[in-house]
Amino acid sequence: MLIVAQIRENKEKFIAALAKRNFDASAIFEEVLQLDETRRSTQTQLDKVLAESNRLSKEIGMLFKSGEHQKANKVKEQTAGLKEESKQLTDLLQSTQEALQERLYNIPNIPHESVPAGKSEEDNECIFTAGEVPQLHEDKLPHWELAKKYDLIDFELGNKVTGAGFPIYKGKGARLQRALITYFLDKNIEAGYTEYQVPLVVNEASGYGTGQLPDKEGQMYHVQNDDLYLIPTSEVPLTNMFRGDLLTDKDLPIQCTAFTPCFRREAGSYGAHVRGLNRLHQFDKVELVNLVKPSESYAVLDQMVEHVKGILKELKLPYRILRLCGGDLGFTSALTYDFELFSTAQDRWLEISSVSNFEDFQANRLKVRYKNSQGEKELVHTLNGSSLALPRVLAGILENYQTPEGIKIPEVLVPYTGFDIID
RNA sequence: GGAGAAAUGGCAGAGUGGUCGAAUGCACCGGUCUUGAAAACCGGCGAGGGUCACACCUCCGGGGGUUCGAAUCCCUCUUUCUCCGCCA
Repeated sequence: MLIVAQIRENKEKFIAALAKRNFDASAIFEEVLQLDETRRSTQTQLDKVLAESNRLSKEIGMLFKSGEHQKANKVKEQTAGLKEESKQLTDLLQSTQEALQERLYNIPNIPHESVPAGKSEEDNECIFTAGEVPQLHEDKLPHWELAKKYDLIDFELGNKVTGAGFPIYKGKGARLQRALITYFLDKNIEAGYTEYQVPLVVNEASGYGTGQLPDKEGQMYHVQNDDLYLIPTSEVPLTNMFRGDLLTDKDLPIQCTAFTPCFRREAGSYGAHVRGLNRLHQFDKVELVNLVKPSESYAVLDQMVEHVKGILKELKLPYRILRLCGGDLGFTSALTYDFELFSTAQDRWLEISSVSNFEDFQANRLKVRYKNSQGEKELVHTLNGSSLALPRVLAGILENYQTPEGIKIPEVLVPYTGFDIID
């Protein structure tokens, strides 16, 4: 959520920046500024009425105490009008605040200056490529065929138990997945992150806090009986742990990691791009969340990118890094780097990690602040990234490590899997 | 699931209708003293809105109500604790 005072001061600059997202902010900014003006003037009027009625109340109290009941009752009569007035002003204030909030909730974050303009993923900017694309044998298969051939993942069984998009992993498929989870968590802990286990359902306030609500309402599974939402990513519970907190500069940076399943309705997805593990309703992910001082957030973003690079290097997978263009940038993000793994058998790139700096956009919604060394209160910056999303990494390993003899296991994972080939 | 009790500042804990944003202690910050530290003493010390700065307003788990006036009374929700029941 943007800060109103900043919209007021940087209106033209922000409009230009949001244009990179193809978001025309000029009208909504006018509404916001107008509503804020109304809000403040209403507040001032209300304060005056309340001050007067507080003053009279005290007077009445003193008159009663000194036994001057008649005088007191006379003063009482004066309060009736004030009461009515304060009620009207309170109602106006509340409706103004709600309208303002509603506008603010629907304005996306200001993209960082390095974000390229663009409409879709076509316009993302590739900034780094690494790893060798392996030369596979003639009969190479996509991962869904491999999963069937070696009995690693049963999609039909998932359809039977739940529905499309809920695969069942079995045998070495399940063990490889579990190995990856543990390996990722270990790498994150090694880098200084603290591991958490968090709830998989969250309340509405948490959904608003990290920005899934109201922007992505239809993407989350909603448990209506209890008004709870299945998490689309552990970013939601991890970041919301700090909702409303006033931290000290000694508490920062806060570095959290968690493994959780993620649930996404993926309404509107279809076709070949959702085949196999490419897009699921339930998938596993290990996530990183950072809360840092504003001055450090871009350095931390770079560290997170380096961290993910380190993991992919150890797994010896071919990948590239994209700087997302304005049109592809998430609602809450100021700058996002996507990691994409090259799927040799499918001959396409698969997104496996997304690392973002939200600056103070989430922190302002969540009201996560800290007292800096001068004792001033400031919003923190929040960042998160996947390290990593499981299914597509699994798909990439299956496809890139396939040989006529079977699927080799990346060396670094063998201590975790306990086997070095799937055959 | 049933019965009862409770929710106050970072923590502990007073306050049961009027000048209470709230005693006191601990913690924390600054100062005096000390070679330095501790102790002792002095001072400061919740959050939000608003203002150039004050003033002023709001907040005692959340929401609603009674009243001229609510931390205090009423309703409701949530959470915690104790006892009983059930249970991986």
